[in-house]
Amino acid sequence: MVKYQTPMSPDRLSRTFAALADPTRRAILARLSGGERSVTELAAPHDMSLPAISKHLRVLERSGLIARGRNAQWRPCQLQATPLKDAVDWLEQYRRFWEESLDRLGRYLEELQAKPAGRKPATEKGRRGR
Amino acid sequence: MVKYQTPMSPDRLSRTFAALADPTRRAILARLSGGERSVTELAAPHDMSLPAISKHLRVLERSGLIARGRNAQWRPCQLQATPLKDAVDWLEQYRRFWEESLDRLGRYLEELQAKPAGRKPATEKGRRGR
DNA sequence: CTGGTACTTAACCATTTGGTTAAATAAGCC
DNA sequence: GGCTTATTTAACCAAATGGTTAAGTACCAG
Repeated sequence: MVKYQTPMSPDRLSRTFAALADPTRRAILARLSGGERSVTELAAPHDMSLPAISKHLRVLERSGLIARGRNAQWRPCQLQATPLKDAVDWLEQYRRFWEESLDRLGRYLEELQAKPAGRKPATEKGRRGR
Repeated sequence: MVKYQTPMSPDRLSRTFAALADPTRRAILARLSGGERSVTELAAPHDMSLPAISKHLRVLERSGLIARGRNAQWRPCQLQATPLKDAVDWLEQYRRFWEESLDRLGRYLEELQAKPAGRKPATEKGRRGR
């Protein structure tokens, strides 16, 4: 019996991270942090067709990371705050973890530095299973 | 003339965001923030085959978000600090933007609150461009 | 060596993604 | 209306993603 593959549309956090997972799109966001830009302005630095950029913009829009206005034949794009904040808020819940983790690593490296190099104490053998 | 589609392997930041773009994988990371877990432990809460979980773990591993050890027949998974920090570091460059942005929104909403509702002052017309 | 438990690999499939080119739409300009 | 500029839509394609089942591998225990 073959199970159904329900095509569930992802939640917004997922769409945000997915949108951020592409260098072209991150470059577009970086450009937009300098203010509103038209599609052709955004496309200029990229070696890519206009429709390709248009698709990237649609991904960014559907994630909420940008909003598009209308000004004559231009569709100015604007960076949006909320999804960025939501993404960082989700990541923040791990801050304690990574800070402690990198701290431990730092102290370990210092310890190595303190001792003369090339020491290879036999008592360390077989302690991997800790 | 058809252009070549060079299959470029994405940079680590892209792989990290891509890995975070799936709810199952985010749930796995959340579980791992409580400490090392075996594959079956991680799989238990999900209505999904073991191979599917195994694939998710491979994605997480290739992004650097987890590391896998070996303990008899178990492959304990461990959360890793660096990619999380890298992701948040990238997002932090937008903090000023989203704080100012949400601040403006907050002040605007307060202003609305202060005035009696339904007022429609003609003098406000055309001030959108500020 | 046999069997069980933990996990991965292989093969398959449908959907999504990221690009292309060509055609369509929208708005300003003469 | 007719040309130009800006942008999107359509149709197509290859590759990646996320799931499946079935078979393989790795290790421990008796």
